[in-house]
Amino acid sequence: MFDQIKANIDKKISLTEEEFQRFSSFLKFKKLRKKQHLLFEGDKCEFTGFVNSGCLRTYFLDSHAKEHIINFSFEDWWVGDLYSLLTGNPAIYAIEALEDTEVLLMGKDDLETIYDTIPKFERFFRILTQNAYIAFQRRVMDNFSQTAEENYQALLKKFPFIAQRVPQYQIAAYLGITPESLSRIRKDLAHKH
Amino acid sequence: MFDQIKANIDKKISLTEEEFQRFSSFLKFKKLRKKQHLLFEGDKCEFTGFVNSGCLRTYFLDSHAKEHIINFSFEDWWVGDLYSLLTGNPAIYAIEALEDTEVLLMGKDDLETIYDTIPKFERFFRILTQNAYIAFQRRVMDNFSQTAEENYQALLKKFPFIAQRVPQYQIAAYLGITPESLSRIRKDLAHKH
DNA sequence: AAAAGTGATTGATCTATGTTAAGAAAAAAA
DNA sequence: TTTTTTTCTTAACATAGATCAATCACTTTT
Repeated sequence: MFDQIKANIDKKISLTEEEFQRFSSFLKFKKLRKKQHLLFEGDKCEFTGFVNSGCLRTYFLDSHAKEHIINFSFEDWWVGDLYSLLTGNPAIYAIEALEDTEVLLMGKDDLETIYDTIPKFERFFRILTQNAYIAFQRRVMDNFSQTAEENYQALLKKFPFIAQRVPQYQIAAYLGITPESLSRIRKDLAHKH
Repeated sequence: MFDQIKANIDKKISLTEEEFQRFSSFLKFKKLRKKQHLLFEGDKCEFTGFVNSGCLRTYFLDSHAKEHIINFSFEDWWVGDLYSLLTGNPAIYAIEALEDTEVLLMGKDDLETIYDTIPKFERFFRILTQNAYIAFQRRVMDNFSQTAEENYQALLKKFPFIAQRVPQYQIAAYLGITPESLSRIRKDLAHKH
């Protein structure tokens, strides 16, 4: 059960068996059915999650009640609302399973304990956050400077399986366009080949 | 010279005099004239910077050679290209002074040394990055869900002095619109009052 | 002061994407 | 298999913001 998360952590820091034991003893396993929420907007996010299998989306509703998807979290990714976790304020995002999904959750207080007792994790989550930040910046840069069509193609290239696993209107919500527009873009692309 | 940065760090962690001494001994002071670059796109970013006074912009050129401003860094802010700093790859952003500016720079290798000898800084930069990430997410959320006019008003509210310190076409580049559009928005707003 | 440069405004027109509304297709439920 | 629900497509029209081009208002430089 912990093999995947161990491999994920090992990529950035090296731990003794004992340290990993200590870390994993705090993890809580959770199964979600498709469409079930891991977090609702407005609730306090008290955890950081690791996706063992399945897929989730992190999204929010804008002032016109339209959904925007911040990102998809597939297996081997970390998931959570960092804003809520750090500030203790109600979550600005909701997190929902797009498939039956298995996650490992680390409670906020437990994480603090780990930071204090195994400082290497301070480094691990610093690097994790920095990478997430960088990836997000990249995504936004692209969004700013490319057309919706280019963004769609880039997404397909990055996640070749996404069209099979995520409905098209969710992909549209991720790209920041309407399902109708995405449909037109796909039609255009099909034409070009 | 180090009063400001000390106060800034003290907000998040507590250090002994000796620890801060050790930290500040690595800092390098640098003066920039208006329009001078702190970092060029393509160069390696080997530092993290703290703005003592003045103002910088972090920007990039998109595939159509148009400039997009990621953010402005006023006094008491941290500045740098995290992507380049962490990966060692050439910078994707350029950083330029919009006014005569004074910064304190911490070299990449020195920072690693500090992480190893004063682990509290590991925490400091973790929190700093997390906050930057959160703020950036917020900005992008707003950009996604608000009109250009709403975004402009929100910016004025957040930085009431910005219209006096930053040329209008730079503000447009930050908002992701053309200077012409911003000019029209301002005209509309003036009309409404 | 005149000239040159930089930044801001305005108008006319264009374009990508949104909106609304209707069906078609596919998937899930019965 | 039939029915119901969900997802995707298509078409007509609307709109925010872009583009192009000209002019205006400052500021520097000469």
